[in-house]
Amino acid sequence: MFYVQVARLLDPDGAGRTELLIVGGSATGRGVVTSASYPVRAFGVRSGMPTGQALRLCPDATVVPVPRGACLQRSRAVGDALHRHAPVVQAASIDEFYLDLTGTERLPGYADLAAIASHIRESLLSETEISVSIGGSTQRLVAKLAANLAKPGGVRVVVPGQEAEFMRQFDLSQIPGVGPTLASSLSRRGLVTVEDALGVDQVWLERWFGPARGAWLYRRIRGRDSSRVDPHESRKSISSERTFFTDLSSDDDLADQLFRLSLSVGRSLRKQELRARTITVKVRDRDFKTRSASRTLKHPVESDAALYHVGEALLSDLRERRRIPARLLGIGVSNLTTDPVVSQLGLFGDDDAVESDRDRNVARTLDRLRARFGEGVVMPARMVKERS
DNA sequence: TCTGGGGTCCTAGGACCC
DNA sequence: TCTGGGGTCCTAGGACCC
Repeated sequence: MFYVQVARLLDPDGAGRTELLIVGGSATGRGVVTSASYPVRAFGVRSGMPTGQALRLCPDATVVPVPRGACLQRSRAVGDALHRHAPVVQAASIDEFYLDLTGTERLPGYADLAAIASHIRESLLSETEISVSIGGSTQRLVAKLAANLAKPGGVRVVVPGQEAEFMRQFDLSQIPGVGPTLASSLSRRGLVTVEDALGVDQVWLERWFGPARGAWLYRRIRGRDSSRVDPHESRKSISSERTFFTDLSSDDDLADQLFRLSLSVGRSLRKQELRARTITVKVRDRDFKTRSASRTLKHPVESDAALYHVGEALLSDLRERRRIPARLLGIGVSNLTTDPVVSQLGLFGDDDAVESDRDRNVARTLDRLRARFGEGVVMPARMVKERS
């Protein structure tokens, strides 16, 4: 409900007044539902559903685009507020946070977990205007499922020792990490509920689903989750992709789009003071087949020029293998590092010296100009040409 | 019905090294 | 003449999450 809440706060007289609200759809006309209000969900509308289908199920609904910037801002506000209530906070996504309250038991007023949760809920509502649901447990997995039961806008705490018992009420498909594929593979073996699976030996689960997955599932259905709340998790990848209003068939048009996307990835890379060694280009063909190509460089890069240069070669590879209209193009970077820049100028025989000092300087200068004078003030040559 | 955009994690196979 | 065993890194694809 997070996106719905933010859309309503932004437009109290429009989106704020309609009971039947869908957020998503996007201007491309090819969108899906990101979030829908509860009355809309009663019609069978779910997130991820194509907007067209959602509107057939619920013709009276209003569709508004995702207010991305406002959502990020509001998410940060929620995170900041949470830091005032808990020592360890981890943002798991734009609308999901884990708090580790270990060590607070003996603080005055911190003895009763459900009371703390209710207090946090009320504070958040008044400080950020966002209504949240909170689940509490000794295990992350159980806390998350408890939060799901508390929706919309409530609190649910599973007392220590009751984790395994709590799990018995769920279907396997409700367990985070069990998606459609694993769920149907489980049901083919007659396993639909947690109760069903509790009767199966670990050996069999491992034989059926592989050693890692089997052991993982064996623990999950018993409410055991060894993962910790880690506030310092570092970013692993950055990407930008776009689905076109109509499919693109011309290599030139695709190259233009790749350039645009490279700028966006480059900017967030530099904003986070990171550099990347691996560059990946992704294409989704007209028939929805998704293909990717990647290249790992010896030295990390950060400039738009380097991203585009490598990306263009990867895109050519992909297009040579299969040249049919593309509905989506994306570029991403991974293998991120904060290591200081080492100038590669003068390195002989270095086949992937794809970035020069000049490339870095140009990118940094453009960043500064935009920060100072606004978004539209400078535009790289490729886009200028595109306009004429 | 016609499928978004941002991510994380896992796996299998191959190249390469000692 | 017929081919080890351990390891790391890279690539492509896919499942899954919000």
